[in-house]
Amino acid sequence: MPKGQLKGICFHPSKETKCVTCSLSSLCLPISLNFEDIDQLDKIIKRRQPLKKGEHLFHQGDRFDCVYAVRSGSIKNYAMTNDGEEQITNFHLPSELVGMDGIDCDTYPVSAKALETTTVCEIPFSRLEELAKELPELRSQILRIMSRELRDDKQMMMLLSKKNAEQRVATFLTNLSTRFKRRGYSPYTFRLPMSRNEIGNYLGLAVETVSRVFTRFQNNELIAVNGKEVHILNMDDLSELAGLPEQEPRHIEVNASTG
Amino acid sequence: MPKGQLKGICFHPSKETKCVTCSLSSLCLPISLNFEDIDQLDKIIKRRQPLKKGEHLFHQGDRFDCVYAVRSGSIKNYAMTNDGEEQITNFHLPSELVGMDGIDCDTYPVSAKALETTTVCEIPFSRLEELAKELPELRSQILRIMSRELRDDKQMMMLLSKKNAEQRVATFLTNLSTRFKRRGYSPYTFRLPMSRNEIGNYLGLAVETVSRVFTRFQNNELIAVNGKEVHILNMDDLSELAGLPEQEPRHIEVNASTG
DNA sequence: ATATAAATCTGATGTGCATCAAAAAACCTT
DNA sequence: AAGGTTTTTTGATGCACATCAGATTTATAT
Repeated sequence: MPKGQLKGICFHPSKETKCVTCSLSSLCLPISLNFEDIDQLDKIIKRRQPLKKGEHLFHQGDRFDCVYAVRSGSIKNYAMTNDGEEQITNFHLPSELVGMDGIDCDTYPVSAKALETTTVCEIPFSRLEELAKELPELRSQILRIMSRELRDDKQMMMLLSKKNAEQRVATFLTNLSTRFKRRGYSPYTFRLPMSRNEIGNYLGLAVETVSRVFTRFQNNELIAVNGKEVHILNMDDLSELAGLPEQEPRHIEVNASTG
Repeated sequence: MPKGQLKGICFHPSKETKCVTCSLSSLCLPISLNFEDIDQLDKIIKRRQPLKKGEHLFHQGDRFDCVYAVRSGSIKNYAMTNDGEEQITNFHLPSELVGMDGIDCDTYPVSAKALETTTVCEIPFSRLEELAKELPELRSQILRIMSRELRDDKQMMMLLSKKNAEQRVATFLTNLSTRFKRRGYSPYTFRLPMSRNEIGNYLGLAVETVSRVFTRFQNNELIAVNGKEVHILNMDDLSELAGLPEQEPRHIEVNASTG
């Protein structure tokens, strides 16, 4: 199937094709690099043609050779449990790096699949390592990215072992909201790239429970939902429900009227 | 506090005080470094005096400056949830690195506390980074360690979102067993450095549930327990219960007589 | 358009584990 | 060794969420 399709369709190979001009550079690998260094990084990056919804970036077990930065769209990581069930371990939005957990194996430990039409930058890992030899800033940026992922994982472990269904979904939504905001989108209105089923799988809940929590949140006027479109109506209460202050310690206004 | 204390007390500053002679070097940071490189690494490492049970290596929020390799004993990582509850995120055995998730913050995101008398090697992170500039092998070893931790975290997420109480405890025990074995200890008989409470906290279970599973495992003659002493009687069945093949894909003898 | 499949939602029922309570054992302290 | 504290174990009860079942909506195909 992945032969030579899609030649010359309206995917602009000229535009946004360099890190320097990419709007995501301030969130992505190039952060804290100067122009010249970015240019060097740019040279080893291949822009792949867009993945269609459902297509794989790589499969669990494939030879590890590249890491990927999401440019547009979204990716889910998942593994198979030994009883054949899918377990989603992560969702990736634009500017986020995919595949870093394969570094110390020969093969990717999880699969990566496009949730919608998705473009990525492909970064051959061996060349990235070479380049990192020369660029201390790049080196520490890679470490920072991995360390942040470690922290996010611990947060996820907390969610899975201590939070109830409502808190999980609230955390999920506010977390997405924060990430969209940082990427220049509205933190209040966005489209979920994943299904309820995938949300449940990720959060350790049954689909039905996710659905029920969504309706409960709507009744409480925390959010408004229309299919995959989500509108956050009461960010304060939703954040409070989510619990943990997550990222930057916001100053917390105590005007939550929970009843 | 860290002045010039501990001169000549019976903690042997001469023995095991260098990476080259340390029995853990094949598991720890020096792996894949040659003798000269190990020597360089050795120079930046400080051996701290032993921590007593309950003492902290660092607190959540402390300024991040060092990572630590456990030399003997064991360390737990934990964070406080916003409702003041402790959440254990990791247990560290000898040769394992503690504190890597603080790299991209100014401060440690979790606390680290000794579960028993514990000695560690202190590695100032800035100096490690400097050294990594020169030593490509060290660089990739650091990446490998972090990437492995990422993978372990995903496994933990799977455990928390898909496995039941018995599977969790079985996974915990076989995982510990594997790690003890790799360190040269018996994989069948070992002492748990943590309490039932801490096991439950880590596994997302109530203490009572952990206790009950332990007795059930004893009744099924999977293990024998005496306080913190654990004896694994039927590794095959225990591993099968644990589910996921975890590390190396062992060849699996199908002689499990589950009833 | 209509047909068919997939996803989402809603309700009814069941269960695995948390919680509560209290005994038993292990661990300190003096 | 006695006393107190903490940890571990065992039993009884309750509940949050899973599971099952079916209705409804949305997506995809023809």
